Amino acid sequence: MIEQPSATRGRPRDTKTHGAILRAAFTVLECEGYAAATIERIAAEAGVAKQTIYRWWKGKAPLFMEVLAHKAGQAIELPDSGSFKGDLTLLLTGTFAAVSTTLRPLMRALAAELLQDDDFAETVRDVFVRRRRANVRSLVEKAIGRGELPVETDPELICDIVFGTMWYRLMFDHSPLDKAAAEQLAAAANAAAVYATK
Amino acid sequence: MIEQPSATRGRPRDTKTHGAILRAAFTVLECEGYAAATIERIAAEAGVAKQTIYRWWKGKAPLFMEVLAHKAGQAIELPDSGSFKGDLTLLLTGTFAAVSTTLRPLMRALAAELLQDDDFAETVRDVFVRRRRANVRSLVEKAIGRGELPVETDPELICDIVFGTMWYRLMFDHSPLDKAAAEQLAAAANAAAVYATK
Amino acid sequence: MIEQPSATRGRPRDTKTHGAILRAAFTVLECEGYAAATIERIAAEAGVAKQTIYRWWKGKAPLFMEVLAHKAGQAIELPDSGSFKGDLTLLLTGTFAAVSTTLRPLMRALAAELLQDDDFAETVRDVFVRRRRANVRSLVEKAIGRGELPVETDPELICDIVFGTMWYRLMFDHSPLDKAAAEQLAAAANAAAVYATK
Amino acid sequence: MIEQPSATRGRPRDTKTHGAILRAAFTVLECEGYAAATIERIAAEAGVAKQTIYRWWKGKAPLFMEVLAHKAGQAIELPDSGSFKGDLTLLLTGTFAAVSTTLRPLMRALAAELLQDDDFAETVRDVFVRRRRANVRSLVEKAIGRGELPVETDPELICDIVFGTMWYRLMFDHSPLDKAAAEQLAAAANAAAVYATK
DNA sequence: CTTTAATCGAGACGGTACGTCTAGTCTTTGG
DNA sequence: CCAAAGACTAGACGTACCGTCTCGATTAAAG
Repeated sequence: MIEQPSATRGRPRDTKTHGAILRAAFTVLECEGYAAATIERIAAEAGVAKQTIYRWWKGKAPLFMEVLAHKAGQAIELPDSGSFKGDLTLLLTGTFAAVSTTLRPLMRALAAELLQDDDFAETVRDVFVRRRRANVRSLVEKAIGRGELPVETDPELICDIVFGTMWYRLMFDHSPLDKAAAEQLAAAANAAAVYATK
Repeated sequence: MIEQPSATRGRPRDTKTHGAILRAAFTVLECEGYAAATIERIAAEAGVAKQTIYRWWKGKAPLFMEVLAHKAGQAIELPDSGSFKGDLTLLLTGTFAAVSTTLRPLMRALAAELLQDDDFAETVRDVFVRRRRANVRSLVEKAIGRGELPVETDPELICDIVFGTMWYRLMFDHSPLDKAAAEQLAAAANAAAVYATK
Repeated sequence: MIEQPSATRGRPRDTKTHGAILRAAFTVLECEGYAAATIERIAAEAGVAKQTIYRWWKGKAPLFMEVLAHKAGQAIELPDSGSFKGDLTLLLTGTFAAVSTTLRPLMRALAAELLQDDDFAETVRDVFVRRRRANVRSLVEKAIGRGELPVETDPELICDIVFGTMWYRLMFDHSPLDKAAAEQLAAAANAAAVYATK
Repeated sequence: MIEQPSATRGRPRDTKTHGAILRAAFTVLECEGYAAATIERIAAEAGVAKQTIYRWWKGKAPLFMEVLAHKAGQAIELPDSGSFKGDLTLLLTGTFAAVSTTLRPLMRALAAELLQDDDFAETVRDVFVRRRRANVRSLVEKAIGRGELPVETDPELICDIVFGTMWYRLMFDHSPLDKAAAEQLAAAANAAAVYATK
């Protein structure tokens, strides 16, 4: 969203309109692809004036950011299985499930945007990189505390391995992001942490 | 390129023109970004008619594919240091060096396209995934032959770890793709192969 | 014009823009000729986006039709000198004066179009033939009423003689369309009506 | 045609090609209209290189001039029925027959061109106006010699009446150019000459 | 029997304009 | 003061022809 002007005066913002736009954006993206999801097309789908979209979002990309926030809304709760590999497997299984179904078109669309717009990339980095990595980092720290991983373990490397692979498969579609992938990756990350740290 | 019609009849193709277009495409991409690199802009930069571009390429994306082929022309020679980790480190160091400098804008541009066009994605997959992975696979096989890696080693996992991380950093720019990254990743991949295989 | 959608809602049509386009079209036609009067050139001259022209007119020809209507706007009032020859002379003198000065480039341009586009020809016929002929026909009828012309007088023949000659000279420019021409033609038409009717 | 360089040396002009171009031009004009009769289309139809057309004609208009000359080839022989009205009727009947059938698309196409190109108009005037008028003028002179028409008869007026009407109907198609039209026009022209001369 | 000069086909080329499209902005009416 | 409708500017899209050009392959007459 752009602004939050005077809350009391004049006609209040139509909450239905706001939701309709988010829903329309997602529908068009799913059914007709990102290229077809023009502001005009979304406005038509939502039964809303173009200007109403431009009033609240700077463009296509920020709009879809909010759609994503809406869809991926609920915070992921960190698992606690007792082992690092188990925790990571559970975290990845959940993440991959969402990312390879509902969120897939959204993630790909936003990735396409951030590759072309550095300002947008900066915004997205927070959500797509820092926030996700924080989850993994806390798993790593917990495992270090338990003495399961060496204290020198670099959580960044673990993150690169698991999320790098996730994005790689999301982009090129050469292999699925299923439960088996989550398990294999968790095992690999664990091995890397234990044996490859200097 | 689209076609290669009659070789002898008619005015021969102007090779200078062809090169000028590739060069102009790269220049505009570097200096003004992918969004600004319209066919019209490239044609102007190359001092060439738009139609001449459309005659030989279907659009922006295939044109930049050829630019990439041109820039990344020479085949990467596989290193032979005696150890898997050493080989992989050398391979990644070279690859990362190219990918994080000259090829960077090209790779990002082509990634943005493939995320939006499934037909194009299919074409690109060959170059960006299959071909690159083949290099890693042969390193793995050599190491298995030497008894350095277990016979069950999954080369696909190794590929996902190293190239996943490469694309991840290429996209989000959160960490550099330097020599240290190559070494760290090689170590991690080695550990995963040795210790994480069932 | 193409359409006249909802009259009330939305931003109303900008009358300045509309007028500027008509004026620009006429200016370019006068100064640079019909061939140079491309939609793009007219849009530039009017300081208007191409799309604004395409929104309201189907193309060059309908646009110039409206320019003509604008220029030749005021209805020609039928003269009443007492004699058929006198009336016809007055009508032709006025018509020829307009047609050989201001309207000349317009008439020639529209003639060129109608010769190449049958649909457009049909539209134009109403304005250029039926409407003009109606004026002459009423003069003929009045003269028949006065007993000045025989009842069998064919008004179509009179029309062909006077307007045929007008267009002929407008096209080939071999003789002027001046007062003398009007008088001579009126006399000829009168003689033909009186003496050549079966 | 443009030029006739050195007659003897080099490969002689291919007469089949020349004919094929004229035939193709006429065919495309008849079947697809003047707008579709581009040089490129005609060249394709004739199975000829574009350059071969540009070598011999300056453009579309001069090419179609030669097509007309080819079609309207044989000189019209002046009739001699004994009376001016009879002669004129015969002349017009023949002229109208040709002009409203085979020559119709050609005449319309050339008229469209001359309205847009003053240089071309000058060339055409000779063929379309002066030459045709000469025929009528000699009929008038013969009639004056016979004492059938007054010595002051203005042949130009007669020409304007008959050819003006002819072009007028050719352009707007509001009435046919048949035998009846020839007779009616001849009568009108005769009456105008006899009774309307000063 | 080779040279020389011109024609012809094919088609690449730099251009211009086409008519369509989308992005954003602006300007009304109406709730 | 917001929302809807829609007119507007700006400019890229891909297409069609323009007229010019550069080829190799013919085709004669001249040497």
